[in-house]
Amino acid sequence: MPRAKGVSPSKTKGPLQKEPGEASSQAATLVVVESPAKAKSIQKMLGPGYEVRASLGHVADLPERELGVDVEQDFAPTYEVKKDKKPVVEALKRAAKGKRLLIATDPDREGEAIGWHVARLLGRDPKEPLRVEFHEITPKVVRQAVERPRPIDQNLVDAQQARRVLDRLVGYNLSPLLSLEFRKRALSAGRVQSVALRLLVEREEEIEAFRPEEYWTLEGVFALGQDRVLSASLYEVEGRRLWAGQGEKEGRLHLAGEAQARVMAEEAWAKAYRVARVETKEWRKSPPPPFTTSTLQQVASSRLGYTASRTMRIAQRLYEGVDLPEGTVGLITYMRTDSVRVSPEALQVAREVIGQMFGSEYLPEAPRIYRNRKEGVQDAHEAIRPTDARRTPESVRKYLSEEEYRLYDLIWRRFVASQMGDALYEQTVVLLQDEGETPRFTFRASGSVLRFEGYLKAWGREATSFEVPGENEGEASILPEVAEGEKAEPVQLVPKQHFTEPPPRYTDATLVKTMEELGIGRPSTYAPTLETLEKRGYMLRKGRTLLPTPLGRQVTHYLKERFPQVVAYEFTARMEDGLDQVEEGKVPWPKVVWEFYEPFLGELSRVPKKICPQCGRPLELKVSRYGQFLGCTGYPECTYTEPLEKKKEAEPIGEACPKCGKPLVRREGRYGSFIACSGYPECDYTRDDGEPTGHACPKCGSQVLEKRSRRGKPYYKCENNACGFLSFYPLLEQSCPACGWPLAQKGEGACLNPACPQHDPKLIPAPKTPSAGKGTKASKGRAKLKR
DNA sequence: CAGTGAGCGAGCTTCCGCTTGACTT
Repeated sequence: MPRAKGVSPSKTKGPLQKEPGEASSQAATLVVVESPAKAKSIQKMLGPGYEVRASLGHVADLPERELGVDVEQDFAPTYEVKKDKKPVVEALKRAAKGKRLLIATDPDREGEAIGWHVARLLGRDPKEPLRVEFHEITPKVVRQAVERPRPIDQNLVDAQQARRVLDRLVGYNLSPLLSLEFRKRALSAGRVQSVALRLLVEREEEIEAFRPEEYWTLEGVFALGQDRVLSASLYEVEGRRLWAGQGEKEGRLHLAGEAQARVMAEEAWAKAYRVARVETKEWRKSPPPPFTTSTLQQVASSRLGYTASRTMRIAQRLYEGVDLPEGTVGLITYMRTDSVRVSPEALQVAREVIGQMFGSEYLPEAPRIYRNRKEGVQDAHEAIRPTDARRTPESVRKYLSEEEYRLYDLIWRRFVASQMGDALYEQTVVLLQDEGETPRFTFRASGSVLRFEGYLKAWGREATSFEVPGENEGEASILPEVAEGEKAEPVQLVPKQHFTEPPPRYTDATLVKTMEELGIGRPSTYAPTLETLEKRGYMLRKGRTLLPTPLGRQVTHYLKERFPQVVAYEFTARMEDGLDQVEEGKVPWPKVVWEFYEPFLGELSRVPKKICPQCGRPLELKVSRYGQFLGCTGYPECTYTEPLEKKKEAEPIGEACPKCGKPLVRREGRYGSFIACSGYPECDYTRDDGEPTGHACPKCGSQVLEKRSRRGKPYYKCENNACGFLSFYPLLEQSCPACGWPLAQKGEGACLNPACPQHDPKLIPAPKTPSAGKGTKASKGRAKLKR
């Protein structure tokens, strides 16, 4: 282990960021940025005249426990310091005392708002020139930027407020409504998560509604002269192209059944053919741009099988720093970005590395410049790339875990490839036609050859999904030399059956991609949104694919029916248009919120109320210290309540409680069903539920039951809870010849008696290792939370 | 492996977006 020398920012304890030998006393200016790693590098660039500190993201927000928006007063928000940021704000206040303040939060909408809150909380006037923007973290750019402060851009802040308030209004009104409607605690809905869920649900329904359709193709092999053969498939019949897809298509030939395909094959077989056309063309493929958060998550999902969350966890470690011999080094740039921009210095390094590692033929004449053409890109950070491309994945491999290495390798390759030359393919298409006056059948063969690897040398071929311009998937086949006009004789003609396939389920990769295309979510929220859907019970993972649960489907149907505008795919795009207007100062922000809130209110008002059976007033969702429940809005005049989640009726098993004589019932508990006394809580008798085996317990003589673990594995347990006898294998009729204990069904029969020489320790669970705090209320609660 | 449950109840669960952190018996 490396000895802790200089402490890296990531390793500092607590948010106070007390660093030894801090130059705070001499510094005349406090500079506030968002991330601690950034604070550290900027501190170095600005020197002791400045003290640079991190806000750690947003420091103030709407209160968590209440709406915090006064709808009547132009949606006036109430802000408070975020709970976990109180020490941060206190530290900033102390540090700012007697100093000039510069706000250098990220140059985007959220950054402007963070800066506004910081200035406000530190008692500074946002109209003073205290805002600076770092568009690049280089000494020159940073030093120039601090010379040109401007006031906070209130329009940008207002756009953020509109966004924030609208999300709050939608989320906090809809979520309790869902809990009430579905009688289930802690359900949620929101502008982003509900649309993401809708995507999953609608895709699943598409898959369910899908009926595979049969279609046929004709696969031929043709002999040319000199032992050359050519594989070609039927392409066109009398000018009608073959159709390989769902349903019929205008002007296309659909071979729907075997009979039809065979007739076609026989007719085609009878003809003589010649090569009608040979077309060769060059095809270039340019490298993909360097990674953004979204594309990194996509490729890590499809190439490495990582979830979006896992990718971000690993990327965070690479960003914060890895212990190398030369010290702690951040290996990659910031991992939450929607920009493909690359600093000129990094471009230069990439070109050096390419020239040295691959040769100058892989280097385009000019660096490739990537721009974000998409709307809404905020461009506060660069693309995700290695901080220094000279550090090859191999050179740092031994300092990284396997997953860190694999992700760094991916980022490095993608970045280096993005500055390399095009891949060059040569594609050849051969058309064969019968020799009739007007040819009836056309067969087609296509092949492609990679003439120059270009960027593929770094990025690899398999995952680039190269598409041949044409109908079929890319064939990498090599065709023989063929000349136009030469004869071709069919030597084999086989009809082949196919079925159309349903659209694929979403994975982390494809869902994140679609979310980005729809503009829902941001780099910092893609992964957390997926986790939320899972946590709420709306979505499950099955391998790499994502599928909605029945609850997720019900919730989506409900929202589509009652709140179509909220779950409309264009909702976010329309909101962004409104925010643009605010940013340009054309519209006051409450007006934009109102445009969305008014129709939302209408939808809200059309939801039928649940009515109190005692007084007829509406019921609403309430919360006590025991959790959520339904209560009458007439409280305290009417005190009617109902538990939120419906309970199953306890089923009597027709037996009296041995302790108190009341009927016994079967109940569902956290760990499965069990038998309990109906007189609970006065009588706490319980017994295990399970199939009686007829065996007497070797320890106490009670009945042995067959039970099933949550994973469905059977095990055998004494009915008497106090006894505790347990076996993983069924008991046999025979007793142990050595000691007389029962045998369990494992191999020839193993003895259950731990003292017997024929005993097999695998029969019973390993003795539990004593661990601190086990069995206490606190530890149970924690264990449950973690799961 | 031990333990689950019922009913109480009138407050503390929910949104999106920005950042990193994580107690002690």
